[in-house]
Amino acid sequence: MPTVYEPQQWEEKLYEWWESQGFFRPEQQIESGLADPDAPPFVISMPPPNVTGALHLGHAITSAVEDMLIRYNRMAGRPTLWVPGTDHAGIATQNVVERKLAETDTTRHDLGRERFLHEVWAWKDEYHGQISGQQRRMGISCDWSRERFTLDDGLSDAVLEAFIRLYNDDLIYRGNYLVNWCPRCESAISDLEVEHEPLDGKLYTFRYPLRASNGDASSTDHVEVSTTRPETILGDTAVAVHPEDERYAHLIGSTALVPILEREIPVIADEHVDPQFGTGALKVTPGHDPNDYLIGQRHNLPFVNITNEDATLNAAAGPYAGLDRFEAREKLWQDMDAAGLVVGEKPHVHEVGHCQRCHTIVEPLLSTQWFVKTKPLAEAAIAAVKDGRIKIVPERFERNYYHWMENIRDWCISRQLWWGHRIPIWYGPDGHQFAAHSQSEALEQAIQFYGQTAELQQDEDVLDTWFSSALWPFSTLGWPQSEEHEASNGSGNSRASLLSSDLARFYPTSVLETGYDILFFWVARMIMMGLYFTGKVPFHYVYLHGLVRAEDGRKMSKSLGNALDPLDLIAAYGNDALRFTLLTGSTPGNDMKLSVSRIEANRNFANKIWNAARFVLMNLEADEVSLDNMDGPHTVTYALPPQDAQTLADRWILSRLNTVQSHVTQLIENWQLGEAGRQLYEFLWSEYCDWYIEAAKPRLYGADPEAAAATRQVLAYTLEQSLRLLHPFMPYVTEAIWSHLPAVPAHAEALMTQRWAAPADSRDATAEDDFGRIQEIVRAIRNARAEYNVEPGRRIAAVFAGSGHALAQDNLGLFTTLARLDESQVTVEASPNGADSGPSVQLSAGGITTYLPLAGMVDLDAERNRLQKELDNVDNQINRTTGLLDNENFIAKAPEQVVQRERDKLEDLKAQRDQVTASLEQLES
RNA sequence: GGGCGGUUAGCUCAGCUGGUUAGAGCGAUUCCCUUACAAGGAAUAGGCCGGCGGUUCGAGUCCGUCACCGCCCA
Repeated sequence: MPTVYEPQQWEEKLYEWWESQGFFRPEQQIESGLADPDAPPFVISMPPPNVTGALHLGHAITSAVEDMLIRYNRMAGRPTLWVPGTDHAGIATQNVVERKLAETDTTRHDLGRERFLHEVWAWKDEYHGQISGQQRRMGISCDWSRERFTLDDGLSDAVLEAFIRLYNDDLIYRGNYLVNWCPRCESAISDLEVEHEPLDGKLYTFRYPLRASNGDASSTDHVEVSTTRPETILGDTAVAVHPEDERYAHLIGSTALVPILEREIPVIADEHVDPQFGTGALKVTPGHDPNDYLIGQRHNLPFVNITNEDATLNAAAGPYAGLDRFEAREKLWQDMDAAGLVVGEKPHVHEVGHCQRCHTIVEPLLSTQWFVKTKPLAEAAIAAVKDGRIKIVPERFERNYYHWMENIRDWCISRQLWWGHRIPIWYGPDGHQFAAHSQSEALEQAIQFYGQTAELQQDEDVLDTWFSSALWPFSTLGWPQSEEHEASNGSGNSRASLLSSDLARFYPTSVLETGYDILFFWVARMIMMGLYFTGKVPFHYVYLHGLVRAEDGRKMSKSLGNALDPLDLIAAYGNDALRFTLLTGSTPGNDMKLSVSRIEANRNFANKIWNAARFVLMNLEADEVSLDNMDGPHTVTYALPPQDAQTLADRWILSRLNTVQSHVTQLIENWQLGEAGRQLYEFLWSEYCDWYIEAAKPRLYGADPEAAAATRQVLAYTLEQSLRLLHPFMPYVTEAIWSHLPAVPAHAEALMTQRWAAPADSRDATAEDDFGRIQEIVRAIRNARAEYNVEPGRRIAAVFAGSGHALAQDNLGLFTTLARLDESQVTVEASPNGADSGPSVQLSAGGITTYLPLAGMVDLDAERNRLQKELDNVDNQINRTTGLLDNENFIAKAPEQVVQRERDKLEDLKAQRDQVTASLEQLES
């Protein structure tokens, strides 16, 4: 083994091997005996990346978390399926292809629908290849044989079926409503696809001219009104005031004149008007404002549309027709100024909707679109979370979910795009709608309906890309075909049909893991659709990870130039380092700032493990250890030496291993993946490497061959067990080390198909306690050595004394090695006044007084100070503990365990105080 | 306007249902190329856990409130 772990040497090779062995497939897992065929399967539907372009760190964290869960569950012996795929990403992909065409001054209209789609498919093919290549570099152990694409045949069938069922169930309808219109995409978009951002605009105030009543010269000939969008004045169909606003009560029922156009509109009263805002009078534009739209409905106002689909004004805008909406704003305002209608304008920050995909300012527009009636679907979706059939992690997001679901509005699903699932509606000559899976099916319906054949026209629009995504967990598993298959098979619970259908075997899926930013876009809609079409929740858990941000806390983006490419990071630091950083760097639902120094540290961690393994394997003799079958081919393990051959250090590390094993398992089951990873890091680096391996060395190289053999066994066993625990977090370096283990039988070649170590929880409290004391003493000696500038290589004398001296007696080897003592000059004495060989440093730690006769080096004043400080510290603690124990309430109310712990502590502290005091006295004498 | 999150060491962050003297990585200081690892080892310094109030025998952890930062929804 080389001295440095080089990820590049391993990663691609190992991945190809894993994949070629079929380890990612549940069928193979069962066949090989790893998975229990009767265990509930563990299933994840991968959030399908958009085929727009390369993957980013959001995908990297998704991959890291999901692969971790998959690997853990696979090792735990459950049939495990991870379904990969990609999303056609309607608007997003059409946009990138249009941008590419624009480089040669071509528009999609120049090409026509068919040729344009050809271009997009070419793009898809190219990027799909790139994306799956990148996913392989991310090391994801998904079942590639089940890979899907939202526009492939099976999924397109699912979309047709879903649309038609919803349509026939009256949950999809078409109508002319006010929608969010993106003039750049020239398409409707849903509420969710509008991003609201504060914009520095202006509040324009002007005089709305009023027609004098009874020909009488009325006292007021106008009312002042404010707006942020003056051009919409051209579409006004009323002026509204609050019904209880006394200032304007007399105006209600009178007539106003739209400036410039001089169209007559009523002055109405409506509760919606906020008398505090602006002048308290509101212009009403039902055709271009959602609130005004509602007012228009309440008062039966006309709905005037003044803009075209590209946001230029139309004929209804009179003299302004043809101008862009923002040019018209300027021009109209100037004209109104000239007409003496302008009161003034002032800076005003207001929220403006932008298109999520192209950032163009959205225009509310009256348009005929298709909608999903969401209320009934949402009710079932709320219930599924309320009654716990679905649990969201972290739990607090359930509130967001409820809030959104309870206030849900109908979902606009039609898009005026070419790239996507075409709406399966055909119109007859009279406009009658036929919902069908195909043109011929529509024609059959038409013949039946009209009694004769008819000319049919398919709807030009395509569906929102999230419509197909909403079906993902079950469409990827074969719905609706396999559902029909089940039905035709009779009961559907026959053994044969269970084995034959992915839907029956793997649905509902186990957990849906994704970023919290698409909780509404995707997760909520999958729940609605899953419940509606399958009658079951699509997944039992929703695990939401946070967003990966740049080191400065800003969102990573190409335009800011602060985006890190996960593939670059993998190339530089290795896959394990990146994924371990992503897994341990944050808690669920919280954003993380990705720091390169952290990745570097985790690269070092992988290297540390590698070198620990090198050390163990260098010392291991293949013929004395073997990975033997314990309970089957996936649970091979190295044998441990008999209990009576185990030293304190052995018992300590084995106890710690057991504890960590059970903690890590519990933490993972509890979705605390980061904490699980951190505990493994601490255990392996700080305990196994820094203490156990160091403690093992003297026995390993000592004169007793049996002791050396026993030590080798414990070293190997602990390493091997730790590799299992670490594998889901760092699959490559652990698998690479595994491949170096000696005496591995052929059927246990792959760590990734080894069984997760069952938590044994056989903690050896005495060993942990005793070894902890030894660590304390060693640290104290090392500290003293450093303080007195003892040359690191120099071995020094020491005397261990006091009540706990037996521990020193039994473990002298540990002290001489770990604290660099001179074996021939170490003595152990029962009485605490052992050192009369001149001035010495006296350390009270671990229940033992340690004397270091550092001849000629001891600075009496410094020692006195040090001991006095220690005494103060001990006294402080004694005071605190005594105070606690003197408190009757504490004794009465705290759990017995806690009280006892304090009592024990007080005793230890008192003993330590005696030691320190004795040392001080000795110093004075 | 409603809701959520954050505020812990110089920096980036852990700290699960309240219970030893609050931890890690990076950075800093001192020393060491000791036969696994310098991508390493040893030691050290550094924190009224945002402020105030409360509950409790006991609060970084629970409750209230305020401040600042960020996000979501309207």
